[in-house]
Amino acid sequence: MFSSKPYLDINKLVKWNLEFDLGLTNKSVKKGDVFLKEGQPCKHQYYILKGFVRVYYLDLEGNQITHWFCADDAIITSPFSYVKGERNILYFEAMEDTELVLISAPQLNTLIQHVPELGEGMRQMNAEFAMILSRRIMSIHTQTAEERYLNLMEQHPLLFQKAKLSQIASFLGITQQSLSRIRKNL
Amino acid sequence: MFSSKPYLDINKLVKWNLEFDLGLTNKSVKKGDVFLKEGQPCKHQYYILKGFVRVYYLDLEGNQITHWFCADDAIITSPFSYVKGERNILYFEAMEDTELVLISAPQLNTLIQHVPELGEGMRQMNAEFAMILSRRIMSIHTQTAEERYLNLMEQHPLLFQKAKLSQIASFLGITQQSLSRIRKNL
DNA sequence: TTACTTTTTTACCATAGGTTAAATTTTTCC
DNA sequence: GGAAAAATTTAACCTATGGTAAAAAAGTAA
Repeated sequence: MFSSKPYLDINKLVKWNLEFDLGLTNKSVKKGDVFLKEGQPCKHQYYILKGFVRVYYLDLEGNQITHWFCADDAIITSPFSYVKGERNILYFEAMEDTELVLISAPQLNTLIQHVPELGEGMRQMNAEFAMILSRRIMSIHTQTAEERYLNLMEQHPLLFQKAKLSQIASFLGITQQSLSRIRKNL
Repeated sequence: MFSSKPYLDINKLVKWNLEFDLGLTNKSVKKGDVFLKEGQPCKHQYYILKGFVRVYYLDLEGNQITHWFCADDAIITSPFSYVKGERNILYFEAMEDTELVLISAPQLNTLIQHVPELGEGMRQMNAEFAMILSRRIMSIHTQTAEERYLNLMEQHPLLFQKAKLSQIASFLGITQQSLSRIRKNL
């Protein structure tokens, strides 16, 4: 769905971590683990070395609504909490065994002081992220659920091996029954 | 809808423009003017000194779909074009006489070299923008059109004096007839 | 005021997607 | 393998929103 590779090379990050004594921490999570929950402040950006993560939140009835999926080389955070210090409402769930590198805001700032051009990269990365979300709003406003489903199938076929259809349905903004009906009608 | 004030103080920007000889340009546009069109590369970020701007795009049938509204102290750009160099699909329309300050990517980079802490601010600004878009996707997935309309009324009452209902309807993701029906049922 | 244009509302029918509930298939685990 | 649990599909019915077209209202200009 999103890769940070054009903006932050993980090999360089590991090198910088030693060179500038950033103190980055690694974290391994098992399939099924929810490593960030609603109400827990999100103090880090999580670089996914390897694995697959689903970000979701709960609606008023308590249903899980998938907000996005993230694979290798993506960076995820809960912007509400990480950037603005607001109460975190997102859950981060490992859909398979996942290796993470945690980067705190102070660590990122330190790194950018040493490597100023990375600041530009991270700025662009955030801008690209906004762009992806813009596209998604546009697709909601101009495409039917069936079209969005077919696009997703085409662009992220692996997703359908890793995520439940109910999780994909809520990502598409429909119920699992509707998704099932769409699939039936090919 | 969005203010850049917490991240970029316009008075400081004007001062820096002189101090570092950035060569920022101003632009005045009249009510009704479309100052960026589909296909025109977006080379700048536009700081809205004063005014009101609607950003829209065309769907396959040629209908205008409002993507967002921007008022004083917002910064807008077409990220597809500005960040990634892709073909621009957005139209920027002044809904009233509007004063803009144009900032190119090279100018912004120069400025950040002189004022490194601004880089962090711009990064946060882009992150907040992504956050706002996230919230909008969430509202589409968890609220009815009526709820989204009432929220908009409550949070941006002035919008209803400046924009046509048809423009607000497409922003909400519904037809103007649906919006009219929602208003009728209070 | 009148004429003209644009915007908004209304009405009618069509349809995508939601709701509920049950049946079926797949997965998990003993 | 077989029982239990979880995931998915199916079905019948319902509702919000879309599409079309026309009427009404509001805005604009002579």
